[in-house]
Amino acid sequence: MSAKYGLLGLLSYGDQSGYDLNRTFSHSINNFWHTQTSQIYKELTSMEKVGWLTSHIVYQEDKPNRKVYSITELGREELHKWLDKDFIEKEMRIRNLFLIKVFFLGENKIDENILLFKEYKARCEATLNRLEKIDSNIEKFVENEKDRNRSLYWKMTARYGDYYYKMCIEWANEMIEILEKEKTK
Amino acid sequence: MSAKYGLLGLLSYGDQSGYDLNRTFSHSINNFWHTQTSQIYKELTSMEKVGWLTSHIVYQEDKPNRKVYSITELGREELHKWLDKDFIEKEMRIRNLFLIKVFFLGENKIDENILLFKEYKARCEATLNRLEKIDSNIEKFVENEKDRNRSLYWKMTARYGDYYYKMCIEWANEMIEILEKEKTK
DNA sequence: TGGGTCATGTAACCTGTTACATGATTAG
DNA sequence: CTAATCATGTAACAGGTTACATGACCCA
Repeated sequence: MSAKYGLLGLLSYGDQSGYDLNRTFSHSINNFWHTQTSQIYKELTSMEKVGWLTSHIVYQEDKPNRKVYSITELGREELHKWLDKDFIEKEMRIRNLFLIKVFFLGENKIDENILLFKEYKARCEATLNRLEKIDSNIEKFVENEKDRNRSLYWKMTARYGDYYYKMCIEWANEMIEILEKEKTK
Repeated sequence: MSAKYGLLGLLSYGDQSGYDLNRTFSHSINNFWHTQTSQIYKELTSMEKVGWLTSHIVYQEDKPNRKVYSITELGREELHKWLDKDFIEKEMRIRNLFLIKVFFLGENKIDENILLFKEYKARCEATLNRLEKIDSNIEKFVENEKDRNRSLYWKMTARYGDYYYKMCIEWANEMIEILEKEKTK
């Protein structure tokens, strides 16, 4: 219900093979929606079956043949239906594994928990650093006027990542402070 | 791999039936990990099968009988193994459906997109308001010294929600501003 | 008499993860 | 010689969603 539309959206920009899509996806949407290679091939097969995509084989001599997918009119309609659809609760929900751990940290020692939050913070910082290169990377992908318009929105998702990890770091800092104070009680 | 440990954690606080757990879950962990009633009953059955839980029937006269679950020693071990486990990439990943939409907004009109972000912002504000009552709600759940210690961590997850939705509102504001400027170009 | 709460689920389905398979070419 | 890249997947499983089923009691 999501990896599906990510792939459909990418194909609305132009034809790609499963292999291409896997790479495109991993440089873009993967930052906020993770997928496996195997899932990509599966979704493509299933979307072709329902007529959202068509495919044709491109024969290559020195490399394996490629199965190139194109979006159909029906596929394009489905994509826009999805994009225009009203908000659903799902889009607003937090889904955070780490918080489940935090919820049950009462059983652990405070010192361990401080370390956990420090480790968490360090990982957020690492990801934030990685994200900082994204904006210039996006520029490299821009090839025409349409892309230039699209890239505004690509950058918005990158900006979200920036906001997000900075927020997590702030939160972690506050939690570490609280735990340090708790220790001296 | 997650709703499972949420339930296991709640049962480590004391025995509960599926019905109880459904309510406890929906007032706590549901704020950052959503579940269906049906999933709760399924997970309980499967955890009993592998020996993490045991159950017994409590007969009632004027109400349906209850199937009350207790955590076993094995279940407790598994819970702590999970809590102590090193970070996995999964815990750090953003998984955000709305961002997939944003990524493809280039095909829509700017005015529509401004409205979309305003709607998004309004929903964040509504959720934030709802969350503000959580801290005092947590206090009501505290019944003993153990709970008092645990509640520190429960509140941390609530605090995350606070940080999170405020961040989303800030982000949305910046995006609206960008789009307003883009319009006048 | 209609809706809410109490209490249990099942069935079918969709989505996502893990692990594995194949095999040629190319660059260090 | 070895590892990476190109390129396709399949099989089995785990996790999550949607829809439905049952039935009694209580309150307005």
